[in-house]
Amino acid sequence: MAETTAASPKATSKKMRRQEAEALILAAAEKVFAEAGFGGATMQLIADVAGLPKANLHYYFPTKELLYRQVVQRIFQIWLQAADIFDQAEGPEEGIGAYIDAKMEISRRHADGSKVWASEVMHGAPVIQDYLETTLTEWTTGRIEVIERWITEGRMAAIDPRHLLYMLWATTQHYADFGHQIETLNGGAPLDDVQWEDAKFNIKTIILRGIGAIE
Amino acid sequence: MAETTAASPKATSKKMRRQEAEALILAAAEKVFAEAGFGGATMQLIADVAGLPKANLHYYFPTKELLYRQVVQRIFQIWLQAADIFDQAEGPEEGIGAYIDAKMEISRRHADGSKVWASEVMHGAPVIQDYLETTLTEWTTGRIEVIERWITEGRMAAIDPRHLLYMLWATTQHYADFGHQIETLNGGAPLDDVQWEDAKFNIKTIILRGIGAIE
DNA sequence: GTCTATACACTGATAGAC
DNA sequence: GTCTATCAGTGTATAGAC
Repeated sequence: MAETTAASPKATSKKMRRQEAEALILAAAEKVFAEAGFGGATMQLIADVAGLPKANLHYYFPTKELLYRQVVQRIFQIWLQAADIFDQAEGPEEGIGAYIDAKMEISRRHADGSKVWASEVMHGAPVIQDYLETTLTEWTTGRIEVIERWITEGRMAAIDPRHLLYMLWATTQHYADFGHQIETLNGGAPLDDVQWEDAKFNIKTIILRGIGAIE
Repeated sequence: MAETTAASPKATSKKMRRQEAEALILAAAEKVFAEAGFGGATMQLIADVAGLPKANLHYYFPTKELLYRQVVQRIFQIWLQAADIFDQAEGPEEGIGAYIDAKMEISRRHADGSKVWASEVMHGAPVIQDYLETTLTEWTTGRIEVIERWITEGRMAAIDPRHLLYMLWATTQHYADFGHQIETLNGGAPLDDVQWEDAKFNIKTIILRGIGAIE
C-alpha cells in the first residue's frame, strides 16, 4: 500500500519518518552511552554517530537525560523478555538452561544495551529505580516461588533462589559487560561461534550440576 | 620519635603530610568516580568530598586523568592480592572456596573500587589496557594451569578453566557492582552479616558442586 | 521538519597572593 | 604548601533562517 498520496515529493525516501529518525538516534545513543557512560557521552558525538546535526537530536529528544531514559527503558524490556522462557519450562534443567541460553544471546546481540544497564545500576539507578522496585521486584518474587516449588518437588537441591538468580544474572551479563576483558584474554579477538557455545555449555553444566538439577 | 624539630608550628597536626593528603584525595576520588563515572565526576565534587579546595587536588594530581589512573591502579592491586590464596591451596575445594571468600570480602569492603574497575573495563580499559595484556593475562594463564592439573588429577570435573574463572569473577563482583540492585531487592537494606555469609555459602556450594569438587 | 549560529553554564586547569 | 580568583575550552540547549 502506497503513502497517502504518491504526488507528495517528501514521501518516504528523503524525508525520514519520525519513527525512523528516533530509532536511528536511539541506536547511536545506546552505542555512545555504552562506550563513554552518561557523563562522558556528548550530544555532539551521538549526532555524529547517527549522521545528523546535533540540533535534530534535541528536536526528537528535548534533553540528554530524556534520551538516556528512553535508551535505558528499551534495554529493560529486552532484559525482561528473557523471563518468559523461565515460566514455560516444566523443570529446572529446561527452565534455567533455556534462561541461560537466552541471557547469553542477549549479552552477545545487545552488548551495548547490557553495558548501559550495568552502568545505570552501578550509579544507583537514578533513572530506573522505580522499575527496580516494582517490575523487577515482582518478577524476582515470582521466579523465587517457581524455584522453591522445584526444590519442594525434589527436582533440585535446596539452595537459596535469590543467590541463584544473582549468579545467573552476573555470569551471563559478564560476557557483555566485561566483553573487553574477555576479548583481551582471548588474544584480542572476540569470542567466535564455537567459543560462545562453549561458554553456554560450561555455564549450564556448572550451574545445573551445582544446584543438583543434572548428574 | 618527634618530627625534625618540635619548634616548627607546622609539624603534623595542621600541615598534613603529603602522603596523608594524597590518601584523603584518593579515597574521595574513588567514591566519586564510583558514583558518577569518570565523565560524570568533577574535580570540584571530589574536592568537596575530601574537604579541600579544588586547587589542592591539582597540586597533588596535576590532571583529572592522572588522579583517575592512580585510583584504578590501586584497585587492580587489591584485585590481584586475592590471587595468592589460589596458589597456596592444595586442591580445588580449598583453593576455589578460599578465592570466593576473598573476592566476596573485597566486594563488601571495596565496593567503590570494584565499581570503578568495572566501569574502566566496560569502557574499553583506556587506562588499564596494558595491565590486562600483561599482568592479568599471566595470572590467568597460571591459574588455568593449576585448574587443569586438578582436572588431570581427578579432583574435579573436566570443565573449561577459563569459563570457570569468568564465573568466579562475575558472581563475586556482582555483589559490589550491582549492590544497589541487590539492596533494592532486599527491601532497600544492605545485606547484613548473615546474608553475606549466606551468599558466600550458596556460591561456594553451587560452584564447587558444579565442578565436581564436592558431593 | 531541518540545520546553522549562538547563548549560557560549567569544568579542568592555572596564576599568583599568602 | 595552601587557597582565591580567573581563564580558556567545551557542553547542553535554543533561536531563528530555511
